[in-house]
Amino acid sequence: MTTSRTSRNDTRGLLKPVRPKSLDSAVLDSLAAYVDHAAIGPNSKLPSERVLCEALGVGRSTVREALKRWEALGIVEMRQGSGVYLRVAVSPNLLHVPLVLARPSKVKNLLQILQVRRALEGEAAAVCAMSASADDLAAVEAALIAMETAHAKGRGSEEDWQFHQSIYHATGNPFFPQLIQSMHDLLHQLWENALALPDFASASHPFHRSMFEAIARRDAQGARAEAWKLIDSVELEIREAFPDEA
Amino acid sequence: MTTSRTSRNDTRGLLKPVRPKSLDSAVLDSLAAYVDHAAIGPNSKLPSERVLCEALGVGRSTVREALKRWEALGIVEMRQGSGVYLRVAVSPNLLHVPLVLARPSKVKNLLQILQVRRALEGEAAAVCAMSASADDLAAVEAALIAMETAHAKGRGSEEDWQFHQSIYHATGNPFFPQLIQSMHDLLHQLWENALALPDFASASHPFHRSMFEAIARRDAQGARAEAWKLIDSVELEIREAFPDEA
DNA sequence: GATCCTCAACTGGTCTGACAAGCTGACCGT
DNA sequence: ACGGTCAGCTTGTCAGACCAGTTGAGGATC
Repeated sequence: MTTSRTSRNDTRGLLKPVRPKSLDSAVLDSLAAYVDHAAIGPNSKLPSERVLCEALGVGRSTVREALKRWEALGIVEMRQGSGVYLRVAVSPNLLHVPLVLARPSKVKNLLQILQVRRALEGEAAAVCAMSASADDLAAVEAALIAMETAHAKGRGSEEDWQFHQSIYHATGNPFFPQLIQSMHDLLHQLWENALALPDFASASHPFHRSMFEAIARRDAQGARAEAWKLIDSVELEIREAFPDEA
Repeated sequence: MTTSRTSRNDTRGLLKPVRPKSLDSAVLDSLAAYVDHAAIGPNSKLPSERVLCEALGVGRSTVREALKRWEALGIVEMRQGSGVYLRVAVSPNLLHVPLVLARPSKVKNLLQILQVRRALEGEAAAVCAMSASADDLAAVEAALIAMETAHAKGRGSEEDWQFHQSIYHATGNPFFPQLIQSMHDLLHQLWENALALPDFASASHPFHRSMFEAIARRDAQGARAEAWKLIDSVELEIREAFPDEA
């Protein structure tokens, strides 16, 4: 009979979106459950593809296509000859939304990105001042000191970035690090493609410490103000470097 | 011999940031260039995998892994038996960044999204007050009126969203609409199945108009303040609706 | 003994060919 | 004119092979 398949009458009158749940999605679910259960943290190595495909009972190409999807989302990193490494914490039900951004090409885009950074940076500093834990603050201070010593030696754009990232993480809001990371990637693309940027960090130097001090004394308004000053100084430098294009 | 591996001495004197540029990345670049050149729009079908791998001179698995990456980012949709379909407009100058949420928690993430919105909304209102054109302002006012009439009839969350989007567009900064759109999508995914999102807009009603008026009188500080009040009122309502989860 | 080199055994990256599963449209019988 | 059948596409999955990069153990050299 036609109804023999469903012995229990569930949602008969309701539309039922049957979804075969493609195999590689099942692979990712199973892998997520394994990672969650085995408590595998970021920067850890996952089992090799050959081990996975044998354990899961699927072909290696299926495992690879599943891992490629995770790689596209930044969840794992695949290093040839070495292995597959977890980059972020995962859980069985993770959610992802793709963000499509126009790649910048002009100074005008640089200033637009700076506008977004002013928004995010100010709020992140304020949130950080209000709700960062003591451990978070210690990490921020360590990043600040590392940055200052690096600057004293002439270079330190990487440490600069690390300092800002430590603040985003200290907010406890996962969207801040991810969004700013996107902005950072955009800046790097712009920098590689078109213009050779001088060191814009020089004038913004002192604001890093004052920003941290405001956060440390739990002064949300002050932290936001210092973050804005920092962005303003960078914006000013850019406008002076390219006076005709803005 | 030890030097037998590198028979050709290429760019010896110049530092070259060696980038193996994995093959599937090259495939995606080439495919993006093709889609852009051939003016292939959304909902169109891409060439079949076999055609692609022959045209590009790579194996089918490489093409598939590249397409899987695009599928993970929501750029294409692969339908078995039918073909690969483009879902969003793509050009060589796009950067695709995913937002990943490891452990979705509805109310907590809702509040976090609201934090990001406070950052973006405040800055967007300020920028809008400083640099929106007359036409932009007229569009914002039209959206405001549409929202108010819809609210008078009891419903209007869609018009509410339209009003905010008109402000983001009026900033002239394309990153604002794109980022907020992602936040919006994320919100919808979070609350998709479970409970219907109650109307949190009721208390935020009056702030919409005051925010527009501040923008119209070119009062950047006031516009930012009104935007923050709006967000604060929504946050307060959420905290009252879910007192135990925050 | 410490250092450097070599090499074998991993790892992921790519290619190939084959078959299964699903869709599409033309073709044909009613 | 309608409906069903089927050949020919498509993507999905598998298996095996080989290439390429990484790693660490072990031996050659100083």
